Amino acid sequence: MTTAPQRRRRYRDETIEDILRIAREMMRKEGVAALSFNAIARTLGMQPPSLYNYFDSKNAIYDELFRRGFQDFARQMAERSGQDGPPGENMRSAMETYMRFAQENQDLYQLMFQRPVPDFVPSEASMAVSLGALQAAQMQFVNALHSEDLDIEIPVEQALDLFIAFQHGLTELHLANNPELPVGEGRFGKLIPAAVQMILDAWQKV
Amino acid sequence: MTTAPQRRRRYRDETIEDILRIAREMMRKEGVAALSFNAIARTLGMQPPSLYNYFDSKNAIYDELFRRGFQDFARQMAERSGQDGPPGENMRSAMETYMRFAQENQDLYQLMFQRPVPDFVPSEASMAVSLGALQAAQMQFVNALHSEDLDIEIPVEQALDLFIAFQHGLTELHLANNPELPVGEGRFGKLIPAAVQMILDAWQKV
DNA sequence: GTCTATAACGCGATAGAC
DNA sequence: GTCTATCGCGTTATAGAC
Repeated sequence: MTTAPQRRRRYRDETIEDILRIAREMMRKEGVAALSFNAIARTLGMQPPSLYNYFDSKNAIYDELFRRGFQDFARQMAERSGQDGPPGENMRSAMETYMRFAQENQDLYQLMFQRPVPDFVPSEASMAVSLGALQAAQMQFVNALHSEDLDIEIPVEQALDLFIAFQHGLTELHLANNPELPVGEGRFGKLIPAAVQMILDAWQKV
Repeated sequence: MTTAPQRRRRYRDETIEDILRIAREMMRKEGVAALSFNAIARTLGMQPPSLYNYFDSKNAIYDELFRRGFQDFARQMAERSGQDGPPGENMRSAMETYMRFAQENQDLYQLMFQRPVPDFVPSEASMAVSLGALQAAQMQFVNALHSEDLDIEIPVEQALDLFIAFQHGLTELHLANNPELPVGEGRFGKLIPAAVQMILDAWQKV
């Protein structure tokens, strides 16, 4: 794919990064479940068994990508600090960050939030990372909701779940319909402002 | 799985139904992508190559399930006629029908609305069925929106897409969190009334 | 010890001859 | 319907090279 099919005797960590990079390329081009352990080896100029020096199994590669995906996700959600601003600004920013991560990392997003590989089960360590990241993201959404000074008649957890579902649905449909378009464009990618407005209209103090 | 592993000399159509039934069982138990052509044959008491007398390939089985899935989906959405009622009743009914189909046919739903098998591409005939079904479902949602006599400030197509995204997000998250619970129960499965209320609050005439 | 190779196993989908 | 065979897959065992 990217690396010349010649033998390589480099540093271990670099090889590991190469493997993960090639794996992501393949997942993007052929689909997450179409990742081939053998093909990664061949792309690196190795015989398939040699790849076992770097990863114990094909699922170990999935696992590392899963773990790193949630780390990146948590980092990006955290960097988008909850700056105040006009009504809805904080919600809009949170939704956009979520959708942008999905659009720019469609391979990881599938692996993280869907379950396209039946026999891949994340390791306990990776599951812990993912739970932490999801909780951190949830706090971002809680803050985004609170900062809007809303008047919600239902339990706050339900309001949060409605927000999450709305955002998740927009994201999934954007990826299904216009995966190549950035957030803000495309049939569903452009609807975040309208969704925020709808939430404000429904819940804003009167 | 269900059928005894004995030879069978029955009618062709019955065998085809058996194959599809067994395939659905496997997809439900092991995941859509884990369907095994060989295992279907063995369950039927056949040698794998014999199965080619009924389906040209493994993907042909997927294709038939995909096509039938959209037929059932369209039928169920159509049967839920747009009866009038209290505000929100029609929207609630449409959302529930959609989510119920997904919950009761999780194997088909994955095959139809996600793309868990990278090298399965629906045939043109099946794609036509799916497009027709999706358009019919869309009309149901349009009717549900119109029957509510709403005051929407955005283009009606955008309102429709927001509705679809909301519903899709709730459904996906219900299946991810409480796949065993029927519509109406579970963290997200119980939120349809709240979602409808939110839509009414945002869009209802004042 | 670390990296590589070759050989081989069991499984999958599938094609062809009977 | 069968049996045989091909090919690719993930994986293991084993042995040689740095």
